[in-house]
Amino acid sequence: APESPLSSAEESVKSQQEEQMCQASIQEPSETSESQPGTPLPLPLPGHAGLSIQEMVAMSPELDTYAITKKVKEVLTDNNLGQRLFGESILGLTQGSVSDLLARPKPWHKLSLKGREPFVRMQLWLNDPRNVEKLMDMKRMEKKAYMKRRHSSIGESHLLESGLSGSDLTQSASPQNLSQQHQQQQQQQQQHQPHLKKPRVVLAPEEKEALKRAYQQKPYPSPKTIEELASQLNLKTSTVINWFHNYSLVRGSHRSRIRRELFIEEIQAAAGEGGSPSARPGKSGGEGDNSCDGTESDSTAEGRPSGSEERRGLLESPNLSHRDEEGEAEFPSASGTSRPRGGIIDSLFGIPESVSTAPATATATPCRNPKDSSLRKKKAANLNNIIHRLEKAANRDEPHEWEF
DNA sequence: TTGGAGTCAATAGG
DNA sequence: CCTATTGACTCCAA
Repeated sequence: APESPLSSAEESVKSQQEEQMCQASIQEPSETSESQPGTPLPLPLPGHAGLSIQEMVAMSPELDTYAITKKVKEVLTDNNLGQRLFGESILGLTQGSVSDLLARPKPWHKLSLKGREPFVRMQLWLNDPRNVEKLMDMKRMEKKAYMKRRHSSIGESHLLESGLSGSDLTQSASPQNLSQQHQQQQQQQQQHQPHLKKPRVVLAPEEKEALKRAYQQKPYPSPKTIEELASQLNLKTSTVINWFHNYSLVRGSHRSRIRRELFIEEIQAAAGEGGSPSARPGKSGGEGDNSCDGTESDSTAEGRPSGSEERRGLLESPNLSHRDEEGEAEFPSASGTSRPRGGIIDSLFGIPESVSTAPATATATPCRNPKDSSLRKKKAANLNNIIHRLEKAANRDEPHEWEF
């Protein structure tokens, strides 16, 4: 019985989120800060058979997060859509989060259920080209509202007519400003001190260097060590703790991705015109990051990117000519046997003219991107693929703990 | 408690 | 305006 008790009906009862610091700002004409108990974000596809986003995430097949973000970035830039608008209206995330997500997506199998949600949303959003139009309309409305506010100094909250340029999106008319479901109101104040907002700590480069050095010695320092570090650097203990958390866990887990970026640059440069890869321009002396964990092996990457890429060329989806299938190799168990393919989910995720998601099932799309820079793209695709393999191989981020 | 994951939101650059 | 970075915080699971 494949029953899954993952239905934790959690509803954080955010007691009250007082926003007392607002000093009578004349802004905020209509703030419709209602929070729908249900799904705050409108799912891109209207008819999900009543499936909540969470259910969809749970049922989702493996998604190629890298391909998805790539496509999203492409679409956003092509249409001049910003991360903020996209994040807030489609993903329910802030701009910073979106940036991070798009810049260094984690592979599907490394994501928790929660972490997969944004990717499912993105995939869903990509599935329907009309969503782009909707977002653009939303953008126009925002701009319009902004202009209006700017002209009439007194924010007159007029009815939000939607008589914009010709296009009207049938449903989902309201410019819903989706409320963050679980805002992290970090107001640990017990009093009503109007503004005790502590300034953001900004670590000096030397401090970071020192911390990195310490991290190299001890990725998981003991409380005592932390204390010492804090006093030595004249930082708060909590700051040091946070730094280690952020560096070793959150950011640290992305090291391989950062490395990949470097590789991409180098390799593409090399492939671009046989140019000399040159050495890493960065400060070589600094001991900081690149504490490479070896396993980089397989330097065949620089091999001729020519052939070798035929095996799936024809299975590509039309508009994503350069996606690199990965993910499966590392996680054969997931899709190995018991994935019930077919059905509503597949119909939702498997729409051809979007980022393909099915690894092996490969929606037979005899597509052929006929023209232009396909060669170059192909080359790039190959490189990316290689890079991914390398990363995969080197991705063993085993927490080496050479304690002393 | 502690580590991990996911985010937020301030801020630095463009 | 927009995007990238990152210290701090929340939620969870072991």
